[in-house]
Amino acid sequence: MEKKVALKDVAQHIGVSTALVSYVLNGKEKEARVGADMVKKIRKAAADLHYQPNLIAKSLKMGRTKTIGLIVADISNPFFSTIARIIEDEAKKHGYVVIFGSSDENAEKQLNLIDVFTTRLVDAFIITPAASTEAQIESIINRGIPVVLMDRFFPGLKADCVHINNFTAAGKAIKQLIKNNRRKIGMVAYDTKQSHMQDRKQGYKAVLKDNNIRFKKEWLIEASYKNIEKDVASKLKALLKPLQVDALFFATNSLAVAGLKEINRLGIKVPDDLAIISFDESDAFDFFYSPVTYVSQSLTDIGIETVKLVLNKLQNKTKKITDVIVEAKLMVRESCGSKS
Amino acid sequence: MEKKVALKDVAQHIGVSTALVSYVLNGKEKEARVGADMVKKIRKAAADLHYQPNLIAKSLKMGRTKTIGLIVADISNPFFSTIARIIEDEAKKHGYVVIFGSSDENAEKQLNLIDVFTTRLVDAFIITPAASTEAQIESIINRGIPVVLMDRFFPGLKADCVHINNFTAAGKAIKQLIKNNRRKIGMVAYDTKQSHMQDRKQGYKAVLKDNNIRFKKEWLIEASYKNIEKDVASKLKALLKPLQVDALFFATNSLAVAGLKEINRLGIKVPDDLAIISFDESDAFDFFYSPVTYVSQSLTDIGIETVKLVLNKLQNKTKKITDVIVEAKLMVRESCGSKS
DNA sequence: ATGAAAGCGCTAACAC
DNA sequence: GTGTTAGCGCTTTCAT
Repeated sequence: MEKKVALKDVAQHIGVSTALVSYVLNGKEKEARVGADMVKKIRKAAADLHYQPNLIAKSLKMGRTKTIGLIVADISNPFFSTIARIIEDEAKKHGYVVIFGSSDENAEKQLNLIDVFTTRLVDAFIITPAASTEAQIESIINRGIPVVLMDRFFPGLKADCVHINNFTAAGKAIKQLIKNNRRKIGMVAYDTKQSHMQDRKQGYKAVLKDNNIRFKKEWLIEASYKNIEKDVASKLKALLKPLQVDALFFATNSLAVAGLKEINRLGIKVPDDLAIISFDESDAFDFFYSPVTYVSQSLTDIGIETVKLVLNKLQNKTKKITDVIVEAKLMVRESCGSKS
Repeated sequence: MEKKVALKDVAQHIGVSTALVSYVLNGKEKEARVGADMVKKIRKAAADLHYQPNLIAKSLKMGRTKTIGLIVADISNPFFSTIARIIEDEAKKHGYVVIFGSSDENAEKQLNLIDVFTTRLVDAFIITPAASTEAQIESIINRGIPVVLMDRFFPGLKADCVHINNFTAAGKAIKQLIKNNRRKIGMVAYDTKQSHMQDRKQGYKAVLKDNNIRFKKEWLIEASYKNIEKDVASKLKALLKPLQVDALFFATNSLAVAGLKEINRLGIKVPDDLAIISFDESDAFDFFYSPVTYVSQSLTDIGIETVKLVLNKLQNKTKKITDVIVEAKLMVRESCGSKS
């Protein structure tokens, strides 16, 4: 268990000042006009002694940690873990490391994570904010810490964000169902005020209206984020037994997975009795007997754009608030009743 | 954008020394015999000024960061992200934060992550090591940094680890298939030297032998981690067209997902033509027309036990190497050909 | 072209 | 009980 070797040690090793070593090891030999032979000597000494810089000390001195704090609803959800992976890769390219936390869509947990991460001086935040947490986001901004919202945002809050147009995307799904001659179209959503969910609901209702379909409030099922399985199952059963709709639009893949299980249990035939479209992908969709049609948002794009935005802020390239809209497309497969 | 308030600011605010403030804010007022009224005054001042400690400074001083470095093969894989979530929660309970990185089962990437994390002075590592990286793990140990291996380990390397008994678990699966009158049993695995994979293969072969079934090397398909889909599809096709086995054991859920897609493409009927068992869960398994039997390892237990081990090391409760074996059980469903 | 030294914010040993 | 201060490892200004 060898003792850690510090910058001072390599300086002493060759009898020079720490300043020189610092310059060289940070590639600033030009600015500091360090002699060419000196540079070599220092490089060699550092290698010989297996010098590894102490980034904590550097962070303290520099006032930045090269760390991004990522707060998602739940890292174990493939939607978020897939994005996390993209973010990790993009961040790494620029020397950043990611610390993560899961809020469970809970404002209190989210606040706690923000505090913990702030305390550790993350340079920036990437957050999929829980409902009604604009004040938290605002406070981050006020402290001068860059923050980018992902997937959701707060109307009226001046914050950078990247997301799809959920209103339009949901609309595409509903249009497809109508095209396939479905008119009694139900929707399964979360009971949250979050923008992405509201927009999806509005998109759904708007397209119904455009097609002179009178929305019935029983058609809209709103499940609680905690206890998805149970909630979806029971409420869906009420809507499907007896069958009061001929199509169902799921606002997320988790809702769809829970819903499809109940649909199987009830023995309802997709798409003949009930057409199905979901938001987002899932391995499960490929294996459902009637491959599930879904709204595909490119998680890669979301991740890449998010990090790009963060880095722009970090490098002070821009002060202005940016709202990046990523494309979403409908992947039409059997479950929506299209003859393929 | 208010300026950060430091401990010194709090001290000055009420005209006391930083030492006092430090003691009180760290709950050491007893040891330091700080006056009761003083304690209150300091607490109030800290609150009034919205003091938030700078953990980077604290880390530098203390030589520990309260950070755990988590290195998995791929955080976007539900297997790892589920464990990550457990680790996050357990770590948080003890004031630890997790930084993560994905190695893609690649030794070089893993080494890079270890270096980056070391440089940031993580207090401990949790790693699902890539193949042939025992030297890397050893070097962590030699530097005196606690490390716990998850899911895999290195025979002969003295390192803490938590995992299931892969030999036995795989055996259970094969026994079940044999019980269901299958004797031409194939296996789809990764072509890696990693212990978990080797043990699963050995378990498979051992049970065949116990049952006087002569193992044929065409039965064992070994796919590359990169390009799973293609590799599994093509090699599986060779084995299944014409059908040379009556059962198939997949060594991981990713392999199974890829494999089942090919099985569907080939129009092979599960379980009648081909019985199936996989390792680990997947949403997809519930929706395959013949619900997939799988070996279930409790990711919760793995996560909890791992963090427990890490904390033990961190608190120096023990010096000795511990090998935690977590239970695995076979979830029997239709795909393995059992009449249910 | 190189060195000395201040100081980032905090803890804790020591002095009073 | 409370204050003073060294020092964690690093960067960078300012001398020389």
